[in-house]
This record gives sequence, C-alpha cells and structure tokens, in this order.
Amino acid sequence: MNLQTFKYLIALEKHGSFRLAAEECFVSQPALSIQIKKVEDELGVVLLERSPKGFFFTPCGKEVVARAKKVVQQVEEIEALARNWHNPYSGPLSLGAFPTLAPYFFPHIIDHLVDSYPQLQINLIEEKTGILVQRLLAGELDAAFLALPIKEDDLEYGEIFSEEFFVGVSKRHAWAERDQITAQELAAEQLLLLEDGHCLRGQALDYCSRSGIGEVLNFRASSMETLLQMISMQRAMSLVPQCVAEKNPQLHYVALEGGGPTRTIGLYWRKSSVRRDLMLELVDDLNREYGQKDEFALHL
Amino acid sequence: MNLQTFKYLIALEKHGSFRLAAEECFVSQPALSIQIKKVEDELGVVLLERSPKGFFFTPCGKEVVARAKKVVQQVEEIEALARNWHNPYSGPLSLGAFPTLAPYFFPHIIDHLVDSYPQLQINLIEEKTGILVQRLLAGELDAAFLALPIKEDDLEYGEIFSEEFFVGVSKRHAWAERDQITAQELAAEQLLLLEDGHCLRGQALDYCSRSGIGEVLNFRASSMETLLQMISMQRAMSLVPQCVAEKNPQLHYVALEGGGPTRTIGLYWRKSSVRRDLMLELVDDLNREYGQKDEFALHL
DNA sequence: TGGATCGATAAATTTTATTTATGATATAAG
DNA sequence: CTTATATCATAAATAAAATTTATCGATCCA
Repeated sequence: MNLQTFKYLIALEKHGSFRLAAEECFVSQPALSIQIKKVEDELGVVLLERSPKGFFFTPCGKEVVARAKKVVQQVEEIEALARNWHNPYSGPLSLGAFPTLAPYFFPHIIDHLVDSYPQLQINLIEEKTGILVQRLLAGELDAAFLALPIKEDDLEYGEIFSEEFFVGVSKRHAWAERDQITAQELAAEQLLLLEDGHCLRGQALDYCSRSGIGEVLNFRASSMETLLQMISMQRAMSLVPQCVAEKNPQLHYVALEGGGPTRTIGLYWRKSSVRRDLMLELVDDLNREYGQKDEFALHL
Repeated sequence: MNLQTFKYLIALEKHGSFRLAAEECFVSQPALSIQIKKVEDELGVVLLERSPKGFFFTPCGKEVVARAKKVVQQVEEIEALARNWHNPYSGPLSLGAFPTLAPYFFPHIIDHLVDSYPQLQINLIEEKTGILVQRLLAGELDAAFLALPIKEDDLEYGEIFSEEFFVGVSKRHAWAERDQITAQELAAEQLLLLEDGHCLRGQALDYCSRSGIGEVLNFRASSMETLLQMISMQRAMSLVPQCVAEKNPQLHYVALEGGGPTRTIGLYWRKSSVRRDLMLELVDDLNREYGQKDEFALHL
C-alpha cells in the first residue's frame, strides 16, 4: 500500500484515462498501469472493470477511491502543517463567502485582515454555499463564511454576526413611506427570489412557509444585483439582508413588525485544518471588531 | 511521503526506542533511523529532539504522529474493506460491551449472532466505556454496546433497548415487601455505587443529583457482583438495571414511583467502518428480536 | 482499410529502501 | 575506574521497487 498509488487512482478517476492520469502525475502511462494492477493484486479486489473500449470503476473501486482521497488529503495536511509550523501566519490563505454575502462583507474585513496578518497572502473566493462546502472539505479552501446551519461532521465554526432581513421596495412603492409592515401584509404580496442554489433563497422560503406566506413570484433572479434592479423598477419586492440594504440606499427598506427573519453568518473550517488556531483567533478578532455581542459562540 | 514511514513514526512513539520500534516493524534499526531522518528532511521540520541520552518528540512531531495514526488507520480500513468485499459476513468481528451490561446481555444475543452469521468469528470484549470508545476509535473493535449518550463525531449508532433501574435491597430489608417507593423515600437512604469509570455510576449520580438525593455511601464496589453481594448482606442498597436484576433473583427489587431512571443501550461503530452495512443490519435484527418498539432510532 | 489512440506487457534502468558492519556516546556493573 | 552493553547514527553494499522506453493488440473514426 502506497500513497503514490492512491494518487494514481484519484487521477484515474478524475480523468477517466490512463494516459491523462499519468500525465497529471508526471509519470509514464505504463508506470500507472502497473501500479494500479499491483494494488488490485495486493487488495485482492478488482478496482477497474476493463474492456477493450475503456474502463470504469467497480463499486469496490469507487469506495476505495473515495477513501483514498481522504487519506491523500490528510497527508497533504500533514505536509502543510510542517510547512507552516514555524509561522502559521504566513503563506496563502483562501477564504470563501457565498454570493449574497461576499461583495457586501469582504470589503468590511479586508483591511482588517491585511493589517492584522501582513504575511498572509489572502485569496477571496465567491461561490454558492454548496460549492464552498465542497471545496472546504476537499482542502481547497482554508475557511468560508457561511450562513448557519451547515451540517458537516468534518467542519467546525464560530459565529461572526447575525443580521435581519428587510422588505426591499422601490422608493415609488406604496410602502415607501412606511417603517414597518406586518407579516400578514407581506403575505398578500408576491416575493421575488434568487435562483436555486443560493442559500438566501432557502432562508426566504423557510420564512415564508413558517409565516404562512404561500405565493412567491415565479421568476428567479440570478444575482442579488439583478434582483435589486428589478425591485427598483417597481416590478417586485424581496427580502433583503441588512448588509445588502446598507450598500443599496436607492431602495426603501421596510422592517417586519416583531422582527423579520435573520441570518447568522459563521466562519467554517475543517476540524483538522492546519490553520485551526489561526481561525479561532480570526473569529475572536472579527467578533471584537464587528460582532454585536460580548460573547460569541464557538461550535467546535 | 510514505505510509511505511508513518508506521515507523507510530512505532517509535509507542516504544520510545529505535531498536524496539524497528523490531516491531520487522526491519533493521538503521532502516528506521534513516527513514525518520528522511521524513524530517522532506517536511523541513524536526520531529524528534535527539540527545545522547535519548530522544523525545517535538510538539510538531507529536502532531504529525497523531495525524499519521489516523492516516494509517484509514489505510488499514481500505485493506479491510477490500478483504471483506466479497463477503462482509465472514471473518473476525469484535464486539464490546461495558461491565454492567456484558455478562447480562451477551448471553441473550450470542446464540442469535452465531445462528445469523455463522461465518463470522465473533469476539466479545468486556471493558469500561472509556476504554471501549478508545478501542473503537483506534479500529481495534468493530462495534460496541454502550449506554447513551456518547459524544464522538467519528461514531454513529443505533438504539437497541432501554431499561429501567430498580432499587435493589436484601430480602430481609424493610422494603422487601414493597413494590414501589417514592424518590423522597430513597433520598433518605444511602446508595452504594460502583467505582469510578463505570458508566452506571455516572448514570446513578445523574439521577441522584436531578432528584435531589445528595448523600451516597462513600464506599465503592469494584464490580456489579461485589455490589450485589454487599446489598444481599443488608449492608447497602443500590440502583440496579433491569437486566442485572433478572439474573439475580436473590435480591428484592423495588420500583420507583412514576418510573425510575433508565439507561438506553445503543450499538456504536465507526462511520467509516467497513462493516457499516452489517452493523445497520445487526441493529435491525436485534430490534426485531429483543427491541421493545416497532420503530427504532438510528443516529447516523 | 489506414492511421491514431488506447491500455497492456516486457525488458532495461533508475531510484529507493534495507541490510550488514561499524562508530561514537552514555549507562550500569564489577 | 574500567569494562561490558546498551543506545542511535553513519557508510557502503545489497536488495527491492518503481519507472522508462519500446512494443503489441485492440478499437475507433475517417
């Protein structure tokens, strides 16, 4: 059993081709072929079903590859651990945030990050929540700002802040003079939502079903910007989180009586991350700087 | 980076000696020395602090060894997966149970197990809960019967059964004619408990503190058998789970009005276990055979 | 059908790990 | 205070392993 062979298997799954896999691993194609066969012998199991026209992984092969990926990732984490041992505050740090947060939140923290950790080379990645979680688990991201809750055993998180949703309407809308409306009033209206995959969409739908708001406009905006555009054209209204509202004063925002729905943002990272201590420190920092409470929750 | 080297590191930590570690790995001492040095070069980190009188692991070394253990264990799980792929119902299966359950529970299920899975070579291990969890996580056990709750991310479980605790007293005791007593009455008495480390002790203490029973006899029996002996000598009373009571009719058992404390037993295994499917089946089986409800809870 | 591509195989080669032998240092016993 | 016996490190020789180059047979597509 051999880590290099695991990498071969993983590359093979990725490319579906011996030649390409070998290329990625910077070895010749026979080297890869032989090692794959060897590991099959060693395990006493057929991992690939070969035919003259190609090959595919057996169920057992798929299971082995899935586990091999975890193993290789952990080894890479050992290597990173050693690399960063002498200075955990140096090197590249990749942070993610989902699209309805990133453009409104990153500008707030970027200066603080750069000042506090000058030796870190910070990469900011904007992706939908699902992709972020995936990349986090795959070790491609060090941490991500995500809306609670995220159910992943391998991740832990600290809460950063909570914010309310307001009802965003055009300044020419009938509600433009009002500060508050009731959930009942909202229930009579139709809401524009983002397209599938945005966590904000899920949060809004949650709130609607809990508040008995059934109907939502069957048109889905593909980005927050589009959505705000449509609202300002008086074509729609929507639930808008506070940080987005603050950056878009061209609209009017109506609060929901008794408090609207809220979203809580947490910073998530792998429990096994080599940057774990740094992340804990960062959560502490961000709470001091931008947090609303004296106490903040860590979920480790 | 190399799995064999990880094994060397682990053996080195285990024995604290190059020679012994090499022996365990069936290689010569220089082979081990050289590989350790090589991995240090490769990682660019000193793992061992060497001195003429010996060596110890650096903080970084300790971290690396801890992670290496996980990696090696997962690789072993891949090997086991492959071995058992063609017949998951064959080979050795190690099951644990804690001391206040094992002797009373294993006899109930052993026939069923042997009949249902004739190709499995079943090993039963009796240890205190803490040790069982440790051995489970280390991959030395396939599964263990444990009292809920157990907080371990890497484990999952299915509930098997719940049972009530009764107050066990001698047949010559004043309560020997009674069927029920109240928690208040019990509060006036002193309870004998098992020594530290037994989960039953924790459960009893929990109940006592919740029921306002403050005093417990400051003498700790080292086994359930001793405890029952002492009770029958009229020297004490204690909380006894139902399955223990059934096997010891020489005592009298008084129920607590409104129901006494209960313990729920679950079968726990590693989420990554190669026997996962078998375990799910076993939980199902045991519930059909011995479970009290039609529905049983799986916590995956 | 001919050329290109794919993966398997064989032999030669290189790289890597391991053994044997030995050295330097410290500890324990006489 | 010596001597014997541990310990781990080092060096050279050996064994084992992975890798490369070269080649084959099969399929696919024009």
